[in-house]
Order: sequence, then C-alpha cells, then structure tokens
Amino acid sequence: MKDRYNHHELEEKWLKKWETGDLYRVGDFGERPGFYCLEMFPYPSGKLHMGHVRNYSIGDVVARFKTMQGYDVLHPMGWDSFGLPAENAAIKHGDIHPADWTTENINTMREQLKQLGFSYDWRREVATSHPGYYKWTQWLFLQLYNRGLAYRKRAAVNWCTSCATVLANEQVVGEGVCERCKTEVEKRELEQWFFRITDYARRLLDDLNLLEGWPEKVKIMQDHWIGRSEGTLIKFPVAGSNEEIAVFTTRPDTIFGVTYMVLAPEHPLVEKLIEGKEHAGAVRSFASRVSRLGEIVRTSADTEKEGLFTGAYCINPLNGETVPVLVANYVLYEYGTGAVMGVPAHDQRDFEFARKYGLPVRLVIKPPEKELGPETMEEAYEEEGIMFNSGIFDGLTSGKGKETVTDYLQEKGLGGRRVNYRLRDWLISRQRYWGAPIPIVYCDNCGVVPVPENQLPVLLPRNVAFKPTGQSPLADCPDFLQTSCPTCGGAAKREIDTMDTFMCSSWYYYRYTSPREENKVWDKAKVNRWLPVNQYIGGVEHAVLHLLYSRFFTKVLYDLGLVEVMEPFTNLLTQGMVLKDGAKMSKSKGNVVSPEDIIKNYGADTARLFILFAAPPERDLEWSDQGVEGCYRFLNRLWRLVVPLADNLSGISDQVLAQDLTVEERQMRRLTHQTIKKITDDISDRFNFNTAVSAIMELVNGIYKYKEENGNHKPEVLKEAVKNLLLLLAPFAPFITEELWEAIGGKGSVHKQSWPVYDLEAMAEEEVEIVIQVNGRIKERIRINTEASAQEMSEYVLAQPRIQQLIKGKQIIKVIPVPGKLVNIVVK
RNA sequence: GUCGGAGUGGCGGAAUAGGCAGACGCGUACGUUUGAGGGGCGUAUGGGAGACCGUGCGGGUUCAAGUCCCGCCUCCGACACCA
Repeated sequence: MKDRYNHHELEEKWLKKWETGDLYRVGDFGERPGFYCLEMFPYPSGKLHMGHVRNYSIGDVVARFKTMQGYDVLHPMGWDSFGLPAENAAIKHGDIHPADWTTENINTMREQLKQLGFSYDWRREVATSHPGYYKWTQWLFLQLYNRGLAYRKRAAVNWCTSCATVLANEQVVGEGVCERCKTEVEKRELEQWFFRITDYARRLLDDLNLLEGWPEKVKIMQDHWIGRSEGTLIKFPVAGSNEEIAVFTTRPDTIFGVTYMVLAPEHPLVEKLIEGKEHAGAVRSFASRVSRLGEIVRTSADTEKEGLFTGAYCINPLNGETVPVLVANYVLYEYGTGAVMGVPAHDQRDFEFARKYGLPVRLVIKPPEKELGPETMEEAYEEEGIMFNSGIFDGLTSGKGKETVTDYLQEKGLGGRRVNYRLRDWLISRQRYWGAPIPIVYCDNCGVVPVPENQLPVLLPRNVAFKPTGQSPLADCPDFLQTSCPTCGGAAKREIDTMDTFMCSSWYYYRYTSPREENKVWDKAKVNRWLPVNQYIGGVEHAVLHLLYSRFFTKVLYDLGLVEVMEPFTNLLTQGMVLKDGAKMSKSKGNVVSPEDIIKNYGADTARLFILFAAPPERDLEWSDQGVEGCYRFLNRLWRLVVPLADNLSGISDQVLAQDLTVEERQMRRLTHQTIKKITDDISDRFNFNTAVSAIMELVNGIYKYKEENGNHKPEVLKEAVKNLLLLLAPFAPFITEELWEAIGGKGSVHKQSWPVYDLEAMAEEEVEIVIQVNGRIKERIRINTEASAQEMSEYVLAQPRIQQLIKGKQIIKVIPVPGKLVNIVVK
C-alpha cells in the first residue's frame, strides 16, 4: 500500500480491471427492476468540454446510486455524429473526409469518457452517422412518409448563409439567428421536406401534464412554443367579387369595431384583389420588399408598422358595412389565416396602425368605470367590458359576447370556433452532405417515389468533393444522383438533401436497447423493458428543440405501434452551464479550462468531485481552480485517513454490538448513520450532490476526530464508519473508493455493493441543543433530553436561573415550545 | 413588453415543512511541524467596543420571516407585432 495518493497509477489500474471484468455491462432482461438513466449524447466536436464533464458526472452518480440500490441500470453512451462541423472541416482543410474527422473525434472523446470513469455499457454505443444506424433513421422517415406525416412543399423558409442550408423554426433563435453559428437568418422560397408536427400540436400540449418529473420552466417554454389559442374564424366577403377573406380572432366581441381589413403581403388573395387596379404596382413592390425582409426584422417589436391600400373593400358580415382592405407588414402569412380584422379601438397594434394612416377608430366595448372617446384615447382598450354599438349584441359582456357572436356566425355559415397554434411544421431537409440521405427518388414517370425498405440504407457516397461553393457535394456526384426508379425501373434521380440531425437524435434512446439489431429498428420487448427513460439529463438549450422533437417522434411511434409509451422521458434534469469569470467558457473569450489538464493534474475523481460539489446541478457553476485544489486536498485527506487504518480494519467486522459503547463511540455511529440518511435523501429526492459531498466531508472530519480522541478502541465502530464512507462516496469518486475498498478488505468491487441502509436507533440523538428566545430573540442555548415533551420543555426552560432573571418583573403572555428546536417566551 | 429563474460573508454555496442565518469548501490571519520550499496539523474568520445589527429595497402577516403576502430595484435566461 502506497503512502501517497497517486491518482495516475490508481485510475489506470482500475480502468483496466473494470474493462476486462465488464463491470458496467447490463443485460437485456435481468431479475432486478430496470432503471434507464440517460444523458444527452454529444456531438463529436473534437474533445470533451466541461459542460460534458458536468452532464455526465451528474448522470454517473445517478446510475451508480441506482445500481447500488438494486436496479439493473441501463446507462449507455453514443454519438450525435452527423452535422456541419465535420463537413466544414473538410471544406476548410480539403484533405480530411467528414467520416474520418468524425471517427477520430469519437475515438478521442470515447477515451476521455473512459478516463473519467463513467459507468457506460460500451457494448451499446451507437453513432448516428453509422450506416447501421442511419438505415433506421431512413426507415423511420419512410414510416412517417407512409402515414402522410412527411411531405414536400414550396415555402418561404429560413436560410442560414453561413451554414448554406435551411433551418427549422426551432433552430432560429434569439434575434433571428442560426442556432448553430449565430449568423442572421434570411428567408428563401424553396421546395422542402416537412414533418407534420402540427398534427400533434394538441397532444404535445396536453401531454405536458403527464410530465410531472420535468422542470416547470421547460414545460412552460414548450407550452408557449406550441402556442394554442382559442378563437373564432370569420369570413368577410369581398365587395363586388365571389372571394372572401377569412380571419382568425380571439375577440369576436369586437367585430362591430372593425374599420378595415389587413392581409399579409404574401397572401395569395392579394394578387386577385389588386388585379387591374391602379394600386397594383405599388402593392406588388411593397409586398416583395416586405416578404424579402424575413421574419426577423419584420416581427421585431420596434419595426415600424407599414401598410398600403389594395383598392378593394370587404363587407362586415354582421353589420353589412364596407371597409377597405389593406396589406401590412405586421400581418404574418404563416399564422392564423394570414389576415386580420382591424379593430383599432380594442387592439393596440391596430390602434397604432390606424392612427398612422388616419383610419377610423370605433369603440364597441365599454369599460366598467371609464368613458373613452375615439378621438381622445391614446391607446387601445384591450380589456373586457360591455358590448355597445353592436346591434343585437348590445349589453352583453365580452365573455358572453364572444360565445354569442360565434354561435351566430356559425348558424349563418359565416364562421365558427377555431383553435389555432403557433407551432409550424418541422422543416427537416438540409442542403448538406454529412447527414442521413432522405430515401426518396424522383422519377419522370412516377414522380416522388420512396426507396423500398429492402434497399435501405441509401448510403452516403464517400468520394465527393468538398468545395466552399455552398452547394451540396451530392449534387455533383453522378454515382449517387443517377439511379433507377424502384417502381418502373426507368432513369430517376435521388433526393440530394439530407435530414436534419435533430431527426437522428429524436429516437436514439430507443436504439440503445437494441444497438446491433440488423433486421428491425429495435426489439420491442427490449424497448418495453427499458422505456420510458427514467432519468434524462442535459442542457436546457434543447427545451424546444431536441426535447420537443423527441416527444413528437414518440407519439408517432406510439401511433405506429412501435412503442407503448406516450412520452419518452419521465424525469428531466436540466443542468446549468459551466462558467469561468462569470461567462460561458469559449475560445474567443480565452476562458476555457480543459478537462484533459484537470484529469492529468488532479485525476478524474477530483474533476468529478469538484464539479458536483461547486453548485447544485440546475444552477450555473462558476469554475474555480482553487476549488479544484480543495477537492484534491480532500481526496488526499481521505487517503491519509484510510490507508494507515486499512490493514487493521481489513480483518474486522463492521457489525457493531450496540451495548457497551462509550459516548464517543455512540457519537461516531450516530454521525455514520445520519450521513447515510442525508446522502440517500440528497441524491434521491433532490439531486443535491453538492450537499451530499459536503456531508461526506463532514463524515471524514468526524472520523478523524473520533480516531484522535479514541485510538483504536472498538475497531468495529471505525470499520463501520470507513466502510460506509467509501460506499457513500463511490458514485462520486469511483476510483479512489475502489482502491480504498480493496485496501480495507472489501469483497468484490465497491460499485457492486448494496447502498448502505441507516439504522434509526444508531442515528437517534440522546440530547438536543435547543434555543431559548425571549420575544423572538435568542437569549440562551441549553441541552435537553430529546424525549422531552413540549410541556416539560417549557417548564424546564422557565426554571433556568438566567431566564428567570431576564423575565423578572414582566408578564408572561405566552410560551411557545417547539420540540427539538426552541422555546420562545413572549413577555410584556 | 410578456413569461421564467436568481439576488445570502472577501468568494462558491448551505439552511429540505415558517423555528439557531452563514453547514461544507475556498480565501485570509496567526500558531505549529519541517533544514528550506511544498505539504500537513491546529485556532480564528458576517459587521460592531458594545447593547445590538445583519439574507437586493420598502411595507405587511406572525410569538417567530432568507423562507409567506403586497409593491419596487438589479442581474440572467426564454419568447417577443401570434391577431
């Protein structure tokens, strides 16, 4: 046994032993209950960063803890390995293929993950860029296609010039920039593949209620993203034409206040309305200017509202009034019907617009205790009130009016109830090489033809040229492009777009159950055994990306009969970022701390311990080199505590006979068992690993103190303390605990032991310190028997001489005893 | 603007159900061990000479408030003309 803690030697030793012993292998159908612990798999960008270390350290504690608690834990790892950086590297350097670049990175990062001692079952590793995986990504695409959930349409889509590809709405973030590279996104009119996620809007929203184990924050973000809105559809006939303009409104009670109608510039009706009119030219150039701007600028709140009269009029179906039809930049074609009824008196946007263009303002809702005038009001009255100026509906409240007006419209065939969602369909095609090819063929005779399942995978060709042209290399690859039609056998062309990598990551957690399955997407019995994921852990940045897409996929898979769960992830933990000097670590800021260096200088145990100790998992974590030193010191301290005792303890039982113990021995046992309880609760109820670690530190401090004061009398007490200490620390610092476990004569791996159980009797305090307050201020602390009743406490406290002194000559109003805590004496 | 989250010593953070604010760690100071460096060990460490005062600010509820209620401020994050 060495007298110095040599993390290098020790970590290397155990890595080898664990690997050859298949310590972390988990079978498909064990006898123990199953627990699926999953962390979001990484993109193999090169090397691990601290965010990864944090994510995976948290997951590893959960996995090891659950294993020790008697579960069969599925704890897999893999790679989200399609994506742009690989292709960009190829374009930039020319001599490296994305596949090779990716493989190299995977090898590096896998090695790093192993060094950190994470308990993955590596036999289950998957990589989304592997043909054995993306074959099934393509197969799933076909299942969606066959159900009518994958379709092609021409639409104005988000285009990132830097990535040279389109993006889904969820991938445009912040001020309208690309989620990946933060470049401003443009609009382009292109023909693209979409998934009908909007068909699932209702279920995605309603089932958020099933997710009791998710942070409220994430559910609120998804709720808002889906954006359900209940309202009324109303049809306004166009004057002198057979056309009609449909609008969606949540305020049908304000319909008598309509003074104009607005269409989005892209609305197809615009062209029909302006045809042959004098305004036609001006409207066309306005429309093309506005729609080119893209949603970013256009939907920004500061953008000035602009509009133009089309020359057409439409008729309010309720009062028969004729109002002008305009086009305006503030109306979005993609939302609702792409048309809005203008009610300036009761909608702030309409109000601003009307004031700017001199359109009339007509009040139709009366506020409860206020008189408004159309000329004098300075903002719209958007609250509810009593309808007036509204014909037969006068006198109704807004609430009642909404219902009554809608019923009336429905009866007359002029409209009806309608639910609208903000969510749009998921754009999944990407104009890039390094992704799963969309398994579709275009045939001059047969049109769009899906590749038959038995011809999957559609392999990515390896020999293509990577040039900075912004065009997919697949377009220049005749071997790939030219094919024959699966239906008629004639000449046909392949789809050259590849799939959004979020599609690859929407189902990987199912594949882990059957990673090498060649004949089907997965073995259903295995999926049933493990899913849903009991604990999912990852960054909150995926709140409406990966997490929404995965929920959508799961619902589709459920409908297809491929899985039996409605939701993929029962419990979700979103960890905070790792910061240095208050900012996110980044190369440009030069504040990056590399996990490699930390592992080299201090070892994996220190790295893990620090990251778990420095902050609770959901919060951001401020990196501190000194904090790392502190954790390293702690492990050294642990080493110096256990090693000298090891030989003495190794032959000794930890079964303590409760009789004949000294006060100190009872105290030691109390601390041991209290710590077991504390850590068990901290991990299982709250994920408060930071307080768990601090409790372990306290136990170490306690053992030191006990050892000094007590020599080696009753070694069972010491053995019990040390043994439990190692078991409790094992999920956090797997290497050093394994080494010390061996040293104290532990049988088998520490990681295969049962989680310790606390003994209530050993834990119980005999005396507690309670506080004596007078009028809520602390005056005295005394020790008192734990068993003392409230009555006894009060009496005992009042009998204290110092208290007698304090309350002399005063009238006791009330005495409030709180057993085990305090006694408060209220005096006057 | 709307919706979330946070604000506690010199620093990271603790206080789990309204009951001792500051656990644990870092830093700092002093002492000790050592030939020295490093490391270890020990003591102290919110402020104030003190009665006392202290959890972003101002009110409130309560015997008792970091914790509950009302009104603000600051920071971070998400969404942002959604009809």
